[in-house]
Amino acid sequence: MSTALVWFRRDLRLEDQPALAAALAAGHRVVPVYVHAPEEDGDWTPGAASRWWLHHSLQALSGELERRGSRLIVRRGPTLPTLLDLARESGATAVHWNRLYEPASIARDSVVKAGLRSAGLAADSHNGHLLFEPWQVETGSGGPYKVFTPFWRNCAARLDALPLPQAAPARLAAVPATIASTPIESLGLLPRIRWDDGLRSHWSPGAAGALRQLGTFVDETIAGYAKSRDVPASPGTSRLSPHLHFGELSPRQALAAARSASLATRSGTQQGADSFIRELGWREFAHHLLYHFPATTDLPLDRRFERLDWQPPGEPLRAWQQGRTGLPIVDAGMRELWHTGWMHNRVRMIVASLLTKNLFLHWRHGARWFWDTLVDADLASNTLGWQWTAGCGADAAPYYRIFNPVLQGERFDPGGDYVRRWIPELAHLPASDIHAPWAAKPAVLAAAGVTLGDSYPRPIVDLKESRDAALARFAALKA
DNA sequence: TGAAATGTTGGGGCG
DNA sequence: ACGCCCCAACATTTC
Repeated sequence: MSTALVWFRRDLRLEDQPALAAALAAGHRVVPVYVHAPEEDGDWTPGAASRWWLHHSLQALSGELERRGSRLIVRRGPTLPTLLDLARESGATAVHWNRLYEPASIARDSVVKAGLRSAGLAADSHNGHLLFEPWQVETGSGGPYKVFTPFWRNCAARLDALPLPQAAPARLAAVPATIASTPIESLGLLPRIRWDDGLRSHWSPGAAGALRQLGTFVDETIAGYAKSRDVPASPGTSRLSPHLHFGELSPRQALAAARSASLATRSGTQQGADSFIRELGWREFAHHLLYHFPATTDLPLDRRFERLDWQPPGEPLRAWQQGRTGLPIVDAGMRELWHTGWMHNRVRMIVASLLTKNLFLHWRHGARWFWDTLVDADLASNTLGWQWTAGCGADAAPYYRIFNPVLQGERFDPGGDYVRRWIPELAHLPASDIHAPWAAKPAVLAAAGVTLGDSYPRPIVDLKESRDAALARFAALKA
């Protein structure tokens, strides 16, 4: 019987796993491999929150494999020599993996593929990470879409033709005991100081946790998703982003679950499912854009924006990062991020707008902070999101779309519950004042135990003044 | 996936 | 009864 390596990367699941399925379909005995090589990620090595997640996800995958009679072989990189070593040790004649689309991944993978083949091994990559390959979705005149709506119209018409998710194999062949594996603990993915309590209490990394979350989402949340996904105080989002990022769940699995939920009769389910599937579309769009425009991790897609003279980073950036801007909904979001490794999407837009359009700091500072702190940090989605906010990306928010954190707070957190949860020092303010404490009457502040400038900061920026200044600078770009 | 400024309309108070 | 003003509510335009 022949042997194949299945090289796991960010597809840490056994269900709907095209690389694994292809190796098994070819009749190979499978040796599952994870190669730890962060230096091959270029400028975008995973941050501490992502590494925490990866540690637990690898452990989960390892357990899943052991329950099926196999085990995960973990090695340190560099990747190509490591895979060649493993092929020699195991007698493997083929290597299978699922494609990734970050610039550094593509560069590394093409070197790996060529190296494996020139060593006489079969090397095959598969699509397990996206609904559609970036080169499969083109405008009528050829070339990539830069606007979401026509992009998604094109994709949506083809959803029916997608393959259905495949079940996980029930059993796998044992991996010979002679093949050594590095303990996952030795990869140094966990933080040295224990700051991860918040993460542990909010998340269950691994495919089992992903499926549980998907089940909860389609059973309980999806019916109200269209509206409640905009309310940061309510558990109205899918919370699937980190699971999708690490491939503990495939987008096809998420799509299939949403579509079968929408067959149910509960009111709102259809609309909620459509709305969620559209979000999967944004995930696709982000990956396709990064594939076609790999420089956009650092440079604006719309090159006119290179001429902006952003403020140099300094104390305002630190205040933003640490959640002490004096603007409650912004600070609540930044503290949610720090404590849980995640931030509600509505609030991500609000804090991003403040950074780029009121503080006038380069979107890269925000992108980098999110990259380092989010458990769902994803180069494609992060790049799209920040360029969208700054107005320099594909299908971008127009430069004059500037969020007012007070109005956004009043509209999407009308009771102030989200602010109260993350800013306990404001917890006793009434809803009518909680989003603009600086405008509250002294007696109200006193009764709530708030001393501006002491127990909670005054705003670090004048919203109206900075808005007008930003508008002027952006308008000058157009000329 | 915006906000603010400006324009329009219509009800009600008032002389 | 009528014109006038005020202003909220809503719509449109502009940045």
